Amino acid sequence: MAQSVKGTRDLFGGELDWFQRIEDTVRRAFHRHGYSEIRTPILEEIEVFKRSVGESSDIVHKEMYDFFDKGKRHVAMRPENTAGVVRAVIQHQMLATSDPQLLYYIGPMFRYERMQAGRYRQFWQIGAESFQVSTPESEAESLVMLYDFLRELGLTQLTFSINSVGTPECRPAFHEAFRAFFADREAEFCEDCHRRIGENPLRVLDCKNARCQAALEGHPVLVDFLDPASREHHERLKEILTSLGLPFEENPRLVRGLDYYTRTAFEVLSTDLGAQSALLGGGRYDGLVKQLGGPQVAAFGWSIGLDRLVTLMQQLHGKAPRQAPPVLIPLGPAATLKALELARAWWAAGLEVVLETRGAKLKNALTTANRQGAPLALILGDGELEQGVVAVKDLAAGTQETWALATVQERLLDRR
RNA sequence: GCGGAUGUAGCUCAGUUGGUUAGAGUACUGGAUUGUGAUUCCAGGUGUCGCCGGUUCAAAUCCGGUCAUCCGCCCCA
Repeated sequence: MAQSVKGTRDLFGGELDWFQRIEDTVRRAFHRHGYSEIRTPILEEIEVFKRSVGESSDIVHKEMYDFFDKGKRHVAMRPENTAGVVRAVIQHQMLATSDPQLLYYIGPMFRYERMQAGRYRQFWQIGAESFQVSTPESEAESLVMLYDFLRELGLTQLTFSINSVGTPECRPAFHEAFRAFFADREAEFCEDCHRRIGENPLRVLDCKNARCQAALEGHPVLVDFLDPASREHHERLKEILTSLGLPFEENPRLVRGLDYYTRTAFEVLSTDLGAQSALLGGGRYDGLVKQLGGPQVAAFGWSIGLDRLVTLMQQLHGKAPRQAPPVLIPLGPAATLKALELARAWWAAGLEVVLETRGAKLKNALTTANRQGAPLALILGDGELEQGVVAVKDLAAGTQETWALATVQERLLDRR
């Protein structure tokens, strides 16, 4: 039997209900805030990712879902969407004016990884990217949008971790101080950290190894090395978030897995997700657009793991609330024809109604209606047809009454 | 990329040191009830025991390979 490709899965039923509910909620939030959707290709030239995400990152050297197409082009399935959005923004000259560009995306991403709960080779992300806005106020606006729609979805126990990773100008001084700190207690760090200290010292800070975390006690703090403008930026952001009541904590060891971040970096972890605890993350990336061949512009963005958000929602709220429509059950050819006419009018009026078209016996029709969670069964037999009524059974209560046909549409509309 | 487990009915799972025709609950189908579901009673399919190969008189059981899933590491969403 054919099976879905390793690490991919089919979405349907109760799980898809949550995907759709979240997508609806998030789209409304984006539109309220003036963000426009962008849809970029799943396939990009691999260079787009190598040049943005960073050669040294695991995403590029280990997890890229790449291949050569029939034209011998080296392409990759996008492992994240920021690089593609930046490529598109440059390609279509969307930064020709100095106006802000506020964009969002919802779509599948691909990473070639070992399977584990909450980690898939095809997974879904929702993300926002804003260009040509550089203020801490703009970051706060984006974070508040994020926080508010998560609250709207019923997630109330979230805390943002934030940090500033500085700029390419002030980072060398930190690297120097940090390498000196590292050298003093080299033996206490793990093998991986010895590798990291050479190619990407920041990554030592978020090593999961408990010994390394202990060894980091008293380490030089990035924020102390910020240039005055970056420091002011960071302080102002915290001030705004505090005054808005958005729960956050400063985490001096927070760094991100992608190389392009500058100044603000943040993430949200959830202990309810097992080992794959990252729910969302993002930050500022003022150098990336230029790095990919565009103008020097400010940029800020984040992405959230939709699959993991769904997992959380299921843990918190169980099944997505969904009201099945009433079922119209005609008995016999004459009633069936009439039922088609009636249902057609109701559909045109915007009502949700399922029509029993199998010619099933009433017993079976009711069994099916009950199984699908229909609140009402509207039974139309020859007797009802003759009297111009329909028998309406409340499947939860087990009660039954008779409605005049002429009033059914209105009464169904009232029930919504 | 590294390490450890699991795979039996649609679902959740039993299955003895290898032994005859493979089980339970639930779900499903039909009937008791030809126009009344969910509750009750009766009857009934429930199946390539993941797949391929090997050992054996005999394999769901032992061995090898393979695929898939799960857990940990790395990393991330």
